[in-house]
Amino acid sequence: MKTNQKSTRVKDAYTAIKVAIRSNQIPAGFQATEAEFATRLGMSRTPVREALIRLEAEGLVEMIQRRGARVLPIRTEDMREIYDILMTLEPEAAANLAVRNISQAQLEPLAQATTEMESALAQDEPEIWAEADDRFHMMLLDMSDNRRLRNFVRSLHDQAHRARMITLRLRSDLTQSTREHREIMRHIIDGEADAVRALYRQHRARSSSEILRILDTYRLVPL
Amino acid sequence: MKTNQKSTRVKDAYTAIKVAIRSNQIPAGFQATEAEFATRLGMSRTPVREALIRLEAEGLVEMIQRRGARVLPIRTEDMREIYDILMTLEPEAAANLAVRNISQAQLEPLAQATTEMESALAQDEPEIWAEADDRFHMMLLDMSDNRRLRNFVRSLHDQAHRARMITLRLRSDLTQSTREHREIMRHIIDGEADAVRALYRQHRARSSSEILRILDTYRLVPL
DNA sequence: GCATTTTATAATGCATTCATTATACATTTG
DNA sequence: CAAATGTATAATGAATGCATTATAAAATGC
Repeated sequence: MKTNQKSTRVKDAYTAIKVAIRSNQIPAGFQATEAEFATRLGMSRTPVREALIRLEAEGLVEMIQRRGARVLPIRTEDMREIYDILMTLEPEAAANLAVRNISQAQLEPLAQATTEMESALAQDEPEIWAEADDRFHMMLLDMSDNRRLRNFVRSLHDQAHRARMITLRLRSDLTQSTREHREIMRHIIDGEADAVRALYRQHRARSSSEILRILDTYRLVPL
Repeated sequence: MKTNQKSTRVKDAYTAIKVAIRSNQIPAGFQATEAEFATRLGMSRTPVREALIRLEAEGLVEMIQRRGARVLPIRTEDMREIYDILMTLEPEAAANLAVRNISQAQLEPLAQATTEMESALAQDEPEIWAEADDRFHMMLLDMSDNRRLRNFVRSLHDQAHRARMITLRLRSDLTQSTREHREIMRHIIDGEADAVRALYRQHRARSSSEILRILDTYRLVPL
């Protein structure tokens, strides 16, 4: 219990708003004054303001001159930006793992996540699949010893999250995507860095183009 | 004059502190309470606090529980992190330019910067060289149409800036580095994406290992 | 002397207050 | 009626005040 979690209003506000955005409880495009956010959260403007500043730095919110804060929508263009970066960074991070001689045991949490993805697919539970998928990528990233890389990629995932969830049930590549996780792990264990990089990149490229295609086709997530 | 620069205290504080950190007027490791920063800047704690929050998000400053804000030092480890990321992102961005069929004219500002680097070298003015070098990389990045990429790389450059300046006069690779800029530009114009990527990566790898070597050798920028 | 508790100090987290100013709306003018 | 001007309102930017609490210093007990 000594988790050192001295909850502060700023943190509460930050977390509450972030969760609400992720889950679409506060929809993209929603705009409100600082005072409104504050009232809603039952605190004064000050902590809310500071939380909003952080959320703005993370690209989830935009503060507009005299009209408060606006929950940023994710457009196709944004997703393209995000995936272009992920397609570069994540494969490289994974390839580095291959070089480091990772044991199968160390990858066990990843294998676990992948297993969950498989069973989620079997039971047609895409949300659970998505959660495990995210976990896979994040755990893999956490094994990288580059804190800046971790934080940045995490922030990109956060930004992309809503769009991913919206497109989830329209995707046809989930099975393929899951299978690739196994391949990537195998090549990491075998220390084949180039193969890991290529595979991971392909993995991201596929899901990226699938998601972008869906967004474009249905013109989803506009505002 | 309609530069739309409604200066606000938060912005003033942000800029002032950032500039002071970059230029080492406030040295790495310096720590002071919010109140001290506020006094020094001639304003109240509130705007300073908000500026510090932003600077913390950019990795230039760290806010510590009950002892104010501390200017983050850059350790060898940090530089390694930063350059590992740059070595991945920048070559990719440059390679994308090659694909886009850029004309020589469009690269003129880059050529200009490189010329300045050459003359700075001839006159043994490493600081001027460094400024032009930074400009080269930033302009190249600005040609990428990925705003998130731009901002992130810019923030990494900001973080690395002090360490770069400190090692500047000890580096022996400036001439080589400058020469590589010309090569990179040539390959961009020729549309040889792979060559651009490889060259740029090598370019970063070289300067990175040079800087890291110096930092390690002289144990610079410790605190 | 050394460890532990008490007290004092200082710094922050947050609420409140106030002045400034952007924006919308109403009014006037051509 | 359109454009311009004036005015009211609302929202923010910033200062201030205060309660809370971490840290250091002092005092106490062993």
